[in-house]
Parts: sequence; structure tokens; C-alpha cells
Amino acid sequence: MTKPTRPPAPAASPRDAYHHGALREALIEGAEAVLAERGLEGFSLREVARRSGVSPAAPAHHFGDAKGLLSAVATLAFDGLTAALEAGNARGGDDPVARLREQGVGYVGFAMRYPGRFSLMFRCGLHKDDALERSAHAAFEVLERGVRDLFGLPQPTPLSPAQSHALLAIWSVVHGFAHLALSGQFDAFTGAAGREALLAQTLGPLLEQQLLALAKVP
Amino acid sequence: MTKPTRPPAPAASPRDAYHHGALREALIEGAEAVLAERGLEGFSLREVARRSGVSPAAPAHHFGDAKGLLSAVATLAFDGLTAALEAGNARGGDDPVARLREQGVGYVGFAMRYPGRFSLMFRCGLHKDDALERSAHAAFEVLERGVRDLFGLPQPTPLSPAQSHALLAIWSVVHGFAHLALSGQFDAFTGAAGREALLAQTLGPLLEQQLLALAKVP
DNA sequence: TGTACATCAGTGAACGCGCGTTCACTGATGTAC
DNA sequence: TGTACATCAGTGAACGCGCGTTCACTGATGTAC
Repeated sequence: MTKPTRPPAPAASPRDAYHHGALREALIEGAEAVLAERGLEGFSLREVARRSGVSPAAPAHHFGDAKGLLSAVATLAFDGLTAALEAGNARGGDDPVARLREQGVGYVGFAMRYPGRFSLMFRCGLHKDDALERSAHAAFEVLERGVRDLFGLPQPTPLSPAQSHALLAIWSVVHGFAHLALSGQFDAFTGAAGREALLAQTLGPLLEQQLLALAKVP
Repeated sequence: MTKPTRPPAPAASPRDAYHHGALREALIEGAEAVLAERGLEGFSLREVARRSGVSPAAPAHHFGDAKGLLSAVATLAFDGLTAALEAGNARGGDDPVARLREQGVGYVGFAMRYPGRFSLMFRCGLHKDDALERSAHAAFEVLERGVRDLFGLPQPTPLSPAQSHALLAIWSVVHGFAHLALSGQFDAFTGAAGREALLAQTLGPLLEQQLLALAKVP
């Protein structure tokens, strides 16, 4: 969420039918539940309203249309991704390679824990308001900072072409890995170990290997 | 398509309303048009029937349900991807790095030329019949053969763990690049040059750099 | 070669359903005095 | 502190629409004789 507008607490009393107080939060929560359970295909404003216990017209009244609600969810999702990347950074300690590797593990871990949010974030056709752009940019910046650390590059210095390619390569590899893992393409590789093991046993070493190789580009 | 069942030629005469002769092909073509224009969200059997000039019940009658039709489209799409990878191989000449790089360019090029097909291929919830699995496996095998060439590894030899990771990394990086490019995430980088320039100016060098680095893993 | 018949691919009108949207309304809240 | 009133967030019944599916049908094709 962009503004920390904390409503006066969502009173559960049935007499608060009007002026819900936390309708926005309730609708976002409902939308996430629908996305998680039915995916974007099965998403509808009426279903969100049903889960949130409000009238069928409430979501459109509050958010304008489905895109508006989905954009709000995507904004929160980007904030969650940023947090996951920061947590990876922290896990990585002082080694720039380990920090970036753990960022990648955090990226894919986020995607696997919240497939609904993840599929939404990179979907075309959202509203792309300021809040969404800002949250998306914040996530990207964490990744870029990690790459700068890898190359020992201070903030204002522009990345060299090869370094820019390395940045896009790292983003692409974690994004593609997440997408392929979610669509079940790796199930043949992992077998009974399950998708959870992918992160520790496959993605970690894979990224380590790639980052060590890329760290040497000019 | 899995079987080369060539129907006796789709006569255009309006008296051939019954026993269309090429209903399967017409429906697949219609489905691709709908996917390209409206995406998977806007897909419906009725719309496909409308475009194909057949009755609303025809698609379901022939394919069982939407999944059946989409699986047929996905199967053809995997065949197209295989062809794109093979074409890349041919462009690459004798250099294993160049061959694999051009496979990657072919992969992303296919995704950008046919976004509807691409988004469909890695969607969960298709029918996963034998034909689909075979076509998907064929595409993967071209990529795996390219990686074997990179490492100079003959067919029966199993890949080392690091080499398997390299295979997954290459698949992930092209897949993620395609997905991010299609969702417009790279537009900020390319600016006016457009997405077409991404392939030659960014993806090629990016893959070259990554492949040279990966070629050295044990 | 010609006739009778079973098959089954595809029709098209009708169905019930869930959807987004409309619209007159209700009632809690905030402000003016 | 108390009253009157404007505002507007949210209601809920109703709408028209496109959807997948149903079902009795039609007519081209293939086989039997």
C-alpha cells in the first residue's frame, strides 16, 4: 500500500454495514484470496465482494473497475517482493555474491509462495498509477544496488554495457526460473523432492555459478 | 500438429456446411486469432466458433472443451518453438557458443512474434496429452543438445550437476527475458529503439557473455 | 453399378448462470450555526 | 453542547450480455447387399 492510512480499526459489529471503515483493505484481502485460489482467470469483482462480505457493487464503487483493484494488489505485491529481496540481502551477509544469490532465492521464493500476486505483477494492462510505478521501481532498485555491489560500483556511476547486460541476465534468470518452476516444467527434474527443494538445491548453486562468472565482466 | 492428417482440402462451397472437412484446422486457426487479439483472458469457444464460421457448439463438439482446443494449439506452438530453435542452430554455424546463442535469440524471437502461443505453452491446466508432451519434449531436446555441444558431451553421458544447472540457467534466462520483454519491463531500457532491437542489441551480447562464462564450468 | 441403411460430424435454438453495471436508496459522518 | 443539513460511502434489486452446455435435428459419408 502506498499511503499508511490506518483506518480507525475495522469494527466487526454488524451495525457498521455502512461506512465499512476498512473496505479498501477488505477488498484487497478478498482479491488476494480469489487470485490465490482461482487465479487471474477466475477473478471477478462479484466473487471478491462475496468473500469480503460486501455488496456486489462495492468493489467497482471503490476502485472504479477490476483493473483498479488489481493495480492496488500489484502495488502491495511489489512491496512484498522488495521486502523479500531485502531479506535476501540480509541473509547474504557481507559477501556481494552471496547477497545477490540470496536476493535471487528471495525473488523465486516470493513467486512460489504467492503465485497469484506474482502472476499479477508482470501482467500488462494494469492501471500503472504512480503508487504502482514507485513500488515496482523500489524492487528493481534493490536488485540494481546488489549488482552495483557485485561490481564495486558507487551510486552515480553508470553501468557499463556488459554490466547492464549482467543486470538484465540476473533479473531474467530468476524471473524465468520462477515462471518455469511455477508452471511445473521442473517437476521432471526434481521428482519427489518437490518444488521447495528447488530453491536450496538447484537455484542457489545455479546463481552462485552464474554470479561468479558474471562478476568478472568489464 | 501431431498426425499429418491431411483432409481432402477444405472446399469453400457453402454446401459443405456439414462435414466441414477441415474443422479441426479451422478451429485451431480461429483460436490462435482470438489468442493473438484478446489474449487468454478474452478467449471463449463461442468467439472461436464465430471466427471460424461454424456453429457455437462445434468447438466443444470437436475438442471436448476449451482445454482440449487450447492443448491442440499449445502442441502446434511447441512445434513452432522447436523449429525456431533449429533455425537458430543453423544460423549459429559451427561454433557451439554461437549456435546456443542463436537458439536463445530464436526462443525469445518466437515469444515476441507469437505472444498468444507463448503464454499458452507454459500455462498450467492444459490437457497434457501424449502429443503435447512429445512436442514439448522435442523442443527441450534441441536445447539440451545445444548444451551438450557446448560442453563437448556425447549423447548418453549424463550431465554433471554444474552442467545441469547451466542448462536450467540458459533456459531460465531466455524464458525470463522473453517474459519480461513481453510484459514491457524493458521498455524503459530500450526507449525508442523498440522491442525488436532488444534481440540483436541486448539479448545476443547478453547470452554470448553468459555462455562464454558458463562454458568453463566442470 | 445401384439401393438401403447405419453412423456420426456438425447444426442452431434454447437453457440457466455469473458477470459488470446501473440507479434510486440509506444512513453514518462532518460541518455550520 | 445541541440541532440541521450536506455529503458521500456503500446498498441491493434489477438490467442486459456473453458464456458453456443441452438436445433434437440434419444431411454427408461409408458399408452391406
